[in-house]
Amino acid sequence: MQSVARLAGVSAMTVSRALKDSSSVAEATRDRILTVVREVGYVPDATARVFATRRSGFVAALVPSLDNSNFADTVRGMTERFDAAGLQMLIGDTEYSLEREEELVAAFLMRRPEAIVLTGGVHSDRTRRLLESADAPIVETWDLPARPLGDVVGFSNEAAGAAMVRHLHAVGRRRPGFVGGATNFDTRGAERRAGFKKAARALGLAADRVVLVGRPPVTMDQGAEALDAMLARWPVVDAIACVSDLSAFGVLAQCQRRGIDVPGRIAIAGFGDFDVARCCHPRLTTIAVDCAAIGRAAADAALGALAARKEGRRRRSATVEIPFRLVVRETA
Amino acid sequence: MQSVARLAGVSAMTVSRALKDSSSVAEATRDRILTVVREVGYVPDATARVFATRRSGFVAALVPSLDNSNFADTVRGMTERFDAAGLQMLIGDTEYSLEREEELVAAFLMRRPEAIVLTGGVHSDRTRRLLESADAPIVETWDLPARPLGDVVGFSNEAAGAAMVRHLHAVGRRRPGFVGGATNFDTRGAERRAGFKKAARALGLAADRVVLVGRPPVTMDQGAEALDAMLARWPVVDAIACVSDLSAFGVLAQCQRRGIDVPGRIAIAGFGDFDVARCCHPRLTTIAVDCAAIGRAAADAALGALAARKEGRRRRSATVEIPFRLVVRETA
DNA sequence: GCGGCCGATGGGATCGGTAACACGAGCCGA
DNA sequence: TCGGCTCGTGTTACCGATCCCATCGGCCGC
Repeated sequence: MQSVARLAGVSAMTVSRALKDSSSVAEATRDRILTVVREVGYVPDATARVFATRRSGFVAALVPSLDNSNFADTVRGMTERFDAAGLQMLIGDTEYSLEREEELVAAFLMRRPEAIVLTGGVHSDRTRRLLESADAPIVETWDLPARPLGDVVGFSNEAAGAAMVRHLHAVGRRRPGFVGGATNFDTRGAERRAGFKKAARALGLAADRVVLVGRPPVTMDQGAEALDAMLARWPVVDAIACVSDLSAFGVLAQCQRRGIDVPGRIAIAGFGDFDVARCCHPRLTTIAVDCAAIGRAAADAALGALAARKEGRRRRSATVEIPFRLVVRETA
Repeated sequence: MQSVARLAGVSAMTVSRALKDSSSVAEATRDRILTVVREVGYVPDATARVFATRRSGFVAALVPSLDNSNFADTVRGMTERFDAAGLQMLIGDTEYSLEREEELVAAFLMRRPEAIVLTGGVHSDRTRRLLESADAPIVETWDLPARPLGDVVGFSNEAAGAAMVRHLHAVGRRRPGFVGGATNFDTRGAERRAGFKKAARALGLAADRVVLVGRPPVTMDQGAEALDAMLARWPVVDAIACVSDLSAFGVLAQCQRRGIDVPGRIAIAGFGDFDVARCCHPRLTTIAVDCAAIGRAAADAALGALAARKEGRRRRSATVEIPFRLVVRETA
């Protein structure tokens, strides 16, 4: 910057002002400076800016997986808003692990993010402590946590699980099963399973037909294996609710391979309204959530909190509930 | 840090050393410092460290889409290596747009990344200029560019496209078509299409049966529409090569809906070996690439260049070719 | 004609770590 | 006994922007 200033015959301060367009630079001067900037290919150093302004320009976002169109859509929604606000996203992939989340939070906090967006409402104790002592607005998404750390943008995964069974019941199924991942990782999936069980019992149905296939994320292949395991143990099953559309599609494909009629003999319901659910044959009944809207609302909550801070306003954390909806298609 | 130093009765410098474990701190002193650090919940400021060391600790990585398991795997492979090297990744989603790539490059360069990993070998002029004047090793992936900017880790998409037709020809198909996205965005997809055409002509087959469905990424739904368009225009088509497994799956599902026998009447080949290709029924013939290996090799190339720089060695940029392989399954 | 104000610009301090060097104590071998 | 070495620690300068305040010329109004 000094050298740009020298070349333009002004001080560094004036260059700085010209680059930020803070108007109080004479037009001729500004033009001269911008020409020099372009000629020498000067790119301002964001680090120094952070240092001087005490604003990192970063927002930290943690998702369980990048390779999941639900979370990818949420990230896209966030990017849209944060980009417009001139904030850069630091994206972290927790791989459905609370320890990895803790590591990432610790690493990201060193970068002094201006806001932090998390997925889910369950975190390790150290994560909670770190976040509480961090001086940044926090948003939890994709869930309705019992003890929120700040703002919340999500929905009840338990209610979603319950909605699946109730629909299967409504279309005449009386022996539903559930396919999901191992507990203690994907807590949102675990809540959907809990909702399934509770609602099944409430409807007077058996709630024990549950196949857990291992560490989330549950893949399509694991869905296929899960169908075999389910039928081996409970041959009477007439409907299967799955933790996600991916596993549901695995179940469907395996039914086709085994010549099992869907939905004639077995009905299938998934979660997430992934592309594959909309496109496969027969099309999957599923639960749809507006994932990009979650991202946008989460970003808006964070930006709102930042604006309030800047103006010295007090502001209570809020919860935005994003509705999910049952999409009835051909498999149930 | 000053206050931690005061509380521990040492100088800031000693705290700094204790935190980096640069060994030259007496054990008793270090313990005392670390206790204070834990008690007050001190988190070092990465910005100041960047500033002092002139090393940002960042690596920039640009991918066309996060919601694509191929690129997600590549990112995962990179993360594995960069994490181990203590580097944090700045991930950018170019949305298959060269302009967006340019914006992201400009934004990321302000953060002074220590290395830059790009997807593809086609970039806007300004992007090329920005990157050339940036003082960081550059790696291009997923392609074999004609004019590389630095290291390259990829494969020939043209060869992959050619391999698809040759296989379809080998299993007796003589009237193949191609489904892809509009040109000028997904340049890798366009190269696969070019490879398809070239090889088709070399085999004495018509090469004009091409359906382009619009802006990449091509979705499953668009694959389904593409089948309809293809059959409306060229009812004789007996094989369809697709730019990706997602579109291939769309074609397959639409065939099933229309009662078209696959592979009896129409053979289908995809690209990418996505989960859906491995799991659907019938399973998709496809081209598999070890995407995580691309990520790891790209990170290794970047780290190698950085190491060479540090030791003052000269080092020529290299090209690592990651082999693709045809996976013959049930649809072709 | 002069005080005051405004618009444009410059000067110096500053943000929080770390590199480089300095320094003192204790130890070893000659 | 003393030089030289190692070890542990402190001192100082600095990274590159921006903030705050000072400055200066010119214009306006009284």
